[in-house]
Amino acid sequence: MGVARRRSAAGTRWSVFEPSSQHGDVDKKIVASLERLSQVFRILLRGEAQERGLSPIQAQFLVHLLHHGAALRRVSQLAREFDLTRATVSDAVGSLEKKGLIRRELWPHDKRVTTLRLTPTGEHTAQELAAWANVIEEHLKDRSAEEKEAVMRFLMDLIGCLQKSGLITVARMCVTCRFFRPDAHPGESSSHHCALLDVPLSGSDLRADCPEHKLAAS
Amino acid sequence: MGVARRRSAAGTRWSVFEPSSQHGDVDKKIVASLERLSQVFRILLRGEAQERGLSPIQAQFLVHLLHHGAALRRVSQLAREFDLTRATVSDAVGSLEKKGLIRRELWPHDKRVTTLRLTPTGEHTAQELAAWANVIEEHLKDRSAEEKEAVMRFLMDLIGCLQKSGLITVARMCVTCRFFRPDAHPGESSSHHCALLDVPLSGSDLRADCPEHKLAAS
DNA sequence: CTATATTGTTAGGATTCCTAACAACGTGGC
DNA sequence: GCCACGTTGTTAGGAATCCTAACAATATAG
Repeated sequence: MGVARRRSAAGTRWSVFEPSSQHGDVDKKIVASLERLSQVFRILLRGEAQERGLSPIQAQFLVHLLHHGAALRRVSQLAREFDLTRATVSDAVGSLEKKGLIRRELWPHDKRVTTLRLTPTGEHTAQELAAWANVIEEHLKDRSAEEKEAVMRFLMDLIGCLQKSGLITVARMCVTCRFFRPDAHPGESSSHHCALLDVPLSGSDLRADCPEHKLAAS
Repeated sequence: MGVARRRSAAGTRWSVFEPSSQHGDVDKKIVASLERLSQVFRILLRGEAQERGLSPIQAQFLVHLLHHGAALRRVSQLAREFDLTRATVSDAVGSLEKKGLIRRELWPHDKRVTTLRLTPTGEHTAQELAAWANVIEEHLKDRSAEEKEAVMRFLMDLIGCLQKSGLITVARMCVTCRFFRPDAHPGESSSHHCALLDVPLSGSDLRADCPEHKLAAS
């Protein structure tokens, strides 16, 4: 996911000391929680990668290649997604190729680009890595479906906001997609609609990373 | 935040292709959203740090030092929090000292430990860095207080679960604290209670990173 | 008081990630 | 056509992260 570098904001203090603070610093606590979870994800990823002799970024590349079509499996695309230079991506890709986890292939329509493809070994490793998310999911089982759907919407809306504000440059979620028709079927259980696949979507069908995504004209 | 390295789980497939999937993969989408936000945070942090000539980990150290008391401002504590070796922390701390952002001081009670203290310059930088969270917070303003509190509870509960399951080794949230008395004042608006500070706590008072935290006996 | 554990430091090395320069290829104007 | 320009991917060189291993100094337990 690409993120636009931005200018620094002036510093408002953030106090953790007095409880019973009246003003709505629930916001701060949400951000703090997300920050902690971010840290957890980072460290888990590092551990998972290390166990397989990979760097974190290499592991992320494998999972990305597993989930996306040929058009998104290119060096410059990975650079955009992960906000790295092409040089860095090329390094990591070279390392993955040396380890026998991916192959570089030619792209017929444009001889400059090389498409990346997982080898069977690489696909196996990528699936193992993708499964780490199950660890988190197990802790969500006991929640009610309504609560989870609300949280999901909240998080996806947040990502959408960040994208609209220019902080994120790549997101590929339904809510920002050109083909997304919110509330196209009012009253029904699947009230939204994807105009590309021509299928109705329920709130829980919304995708966080759709392979077919086309950004809406802003 | 410390995170325990863990064994890899067997891989269940994760499909992004068919919409209208009936089974509860809301869970997967929550995790995917958190993962994306994690990536956003990581990249924003990197950018903020770079603008000030710091590495991401150095920036995180500065913010940690800003928010915590002397007992938590030590090399080994930073290593636990961020799941790094003491050697790595020592490197980064040395770099920060060389840049004039922190000072090492002696700890009277134990001559082995050195306490870290921000210089005025360092404190200023740390406050700037801590303010990056405001960018995210601005996008939360339009949400209802109830929704945000629900999301906050959800996220903090999740962190609590991860901690109880041994994935996270450090968390310092009220809900896992020895002095936390949930629902000590049933019916009132501030229904919980902190037995250390002896103050009532409302749902929105719960802390994500309390300086006074003492882990409950498990 | 001696064995053991903890704290922080150094040295050396693998890896990440950058900038800069480069070659190869598409795309536009003329 | 063809020449300028942008894009794609690669290489080389360097700063920084983060590790293991070994070390000295101090605290703690038996």
